[in-house]
Amino acid sequence: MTVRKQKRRRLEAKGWKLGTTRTFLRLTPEEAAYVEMKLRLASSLRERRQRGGFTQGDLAKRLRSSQSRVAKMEAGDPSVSLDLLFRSLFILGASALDLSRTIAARSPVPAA
Amino acid sequence: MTVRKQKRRRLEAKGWKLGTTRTFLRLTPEEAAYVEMKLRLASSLRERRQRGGFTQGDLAKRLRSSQSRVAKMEAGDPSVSLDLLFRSLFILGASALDLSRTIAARSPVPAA
DNA sequence: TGTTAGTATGTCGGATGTGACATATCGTCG
DNA sequence: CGACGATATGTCACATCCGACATACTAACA
Repeated sequence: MTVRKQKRRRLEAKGWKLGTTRTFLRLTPEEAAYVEMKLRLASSLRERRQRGGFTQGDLAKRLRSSQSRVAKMEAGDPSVSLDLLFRSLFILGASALDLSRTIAARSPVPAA
Repeated sequence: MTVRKQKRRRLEAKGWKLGTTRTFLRLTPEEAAYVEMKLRLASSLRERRQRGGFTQGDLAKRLRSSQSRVAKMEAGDPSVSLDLLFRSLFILGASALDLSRTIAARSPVPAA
């Protein structure tokens, strides 16, 4: 599981995105769904932050976190939890409905 | 923060539900949104499990977790992460669309 | 009443996520 | 080219979450 995790990290970092995920890494359907959701939230976060004209550092401050954490979040790094992702989105003003849309959206990642 | 956490746990355990959350505990809007979402996922999980005719033990086995963790999840215990909650729902067969609906739904907690 | 199945609650050692920091990379000015 | 602001990447000590276990509670039986 930890080997697979490394693999996932590398591939994600390289820009492999939704839809392809499942086929390359050997994930169960549940794992795939989980990863895809995480990636959607991640890009949704970046979009929201940029749209608001913030730097990663700015957001980090609001979050009482650090720039590097924010970078990892947006990269979909396996070391970040959904909790942190959701918290961040809420802090950026996302509503439950916004998140709902993000989660439900189809592959080529939608708005936030 | 740890005092507040204790408080939250106690109140949640006692059955305080959505909508009231914000007023009783002193939560920021973001915190409130986060907690409410968690509670929705929690009751959604219970509903799905029961609908499928599983015991907490059954689900725990599928999750490679334990009955007590599942109980805590369904109780919305602060010690459980969104990650675990989402994973569990996926394992119970929830789709992204299902979760999307759960998250967006209004107070008196909806289906899964 | 006792027994059983299911659920709830508390605790604990070990696993994993965390903020912080250093440092590297990138883009865009001059 | 160098300098700067923003972002990426790696590491680490510390906090939090985890499964596991013990145990208590509850409801439905006989």
